[in-house]
Amino acid sequence: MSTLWLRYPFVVNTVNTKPYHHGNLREEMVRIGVQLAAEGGPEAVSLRKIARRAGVSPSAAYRHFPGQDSLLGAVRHTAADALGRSMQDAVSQVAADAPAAERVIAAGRGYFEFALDRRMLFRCLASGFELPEQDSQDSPFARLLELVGGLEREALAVVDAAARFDAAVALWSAVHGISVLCTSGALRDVPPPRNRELLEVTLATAVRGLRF
Amino acid sequence: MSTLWLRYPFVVNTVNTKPYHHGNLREEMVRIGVQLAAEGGPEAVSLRKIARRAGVSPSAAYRHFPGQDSLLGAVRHTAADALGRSMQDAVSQVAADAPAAERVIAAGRGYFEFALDRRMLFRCLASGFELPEQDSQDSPFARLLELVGGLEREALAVVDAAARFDAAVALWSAVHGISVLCTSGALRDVPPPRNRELLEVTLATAVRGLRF
DNA sequence: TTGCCATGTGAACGATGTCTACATTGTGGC
DNA sequence: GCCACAATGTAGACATCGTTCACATGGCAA
Repeated sequence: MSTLWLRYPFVVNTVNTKPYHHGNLREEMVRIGVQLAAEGGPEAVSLRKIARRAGVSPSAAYRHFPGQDSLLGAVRHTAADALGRSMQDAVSQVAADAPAAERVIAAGRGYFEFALDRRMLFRCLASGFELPEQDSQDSPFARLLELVGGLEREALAVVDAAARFDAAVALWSAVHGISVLCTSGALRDVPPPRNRELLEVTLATAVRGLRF
Repeated sequence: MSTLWLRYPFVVNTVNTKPYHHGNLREEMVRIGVQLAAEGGPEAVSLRKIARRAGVSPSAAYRHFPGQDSLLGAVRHTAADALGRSMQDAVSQVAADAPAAERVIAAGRGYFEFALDRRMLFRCLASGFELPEQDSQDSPFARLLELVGGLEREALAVVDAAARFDAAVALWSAVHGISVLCTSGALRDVPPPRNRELLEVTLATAVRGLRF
């Protein structure tokens, strides 16, 4: 009981009168931005709407972001992390003794599943003009490069070491292309067993094409 | 001389006092929209700006388009036509007796060159959520399907007839993917002999991957 | 306690998409 | 030739948006 009495002023402060300072507004705005992006795509990420939902004035955003582009950039960054996680999850479910090609294909599936599962967020990501993403070691592309390296070692495909980057780009292009086409492109209405078939054909073609 | 005198009132009517009715405003607005898109990408296609440049009030646009989305759609349609022309030009420059694979690769090059050459317009195209494009016979994809058919006939690749569509999708994905990556994606800063190398690797990989 | 610095507010500006009521023009039926 | 009607364009308003600037508030360190 006494603890309840002691907590009373705190309750008043958070429920009836909100504090002047939010606490960590930046993270909150990014969180809401991701939510808006997931609902309505990149054009739904409005600075004013985010501020409104965060219970804050529009100009408060400018204490944390130079402008809306920066906010959208932060949202994209978060989305990119989620994409990477989706890829890694898919890869990590492949048996350790499976051939390396299986891992590459699993990464592609993870990419595609993320795109289909969270179309709007993926559209937001794909519409990005700036993707610094120079986390090098942790970026999805770096991971893909590593997987291609696995292909080399197993000689499932003969890939010249200097051309590893090129091979990764070819794979990335195919996966990104089919993902865009099936989420916001000409194939976006293809229903779901068929779109997975198209993914599989595209993946198989790309991987097979790495052999000389 | 007399003809000059006869034309005089007409000159006055077009220069000093503009006519109340534009003539064919719709086409003009689409033309200006394409121009704006080519300069600043899809977000630069503003209904009001187009109306201003056309010398017309903003609400006039609503006599020809239900809304801005429709206007942007018309702009995209025009851009898509240009893309198709770029592909066809590239294909038609291949010698008639060249192997069919050459034609497929040429189509991919035409696609890519359009994307690089008119980045903003291509971004506008790629950001499109709706692409009806059910012109069937004339659409770029239909043409690609035909080219893949050529591949079958020459047995350069063994493609089951029922899987021709899938093969075309795989090719399309690779070409679209590398185009997006090199224009607005992670590879957009790769300078121009290198990005063509990446294109060639991607194209070769995709075509080679169609063999079983 | 005081004063500074980070953070948030309020009002304003110009721009945008869209709507409604009204103005102008070309055209087909008498 | 005239006139009503449909097509087309205008003016003004509204809500929303991104952005800025002067000011308010609060935590924290000297």
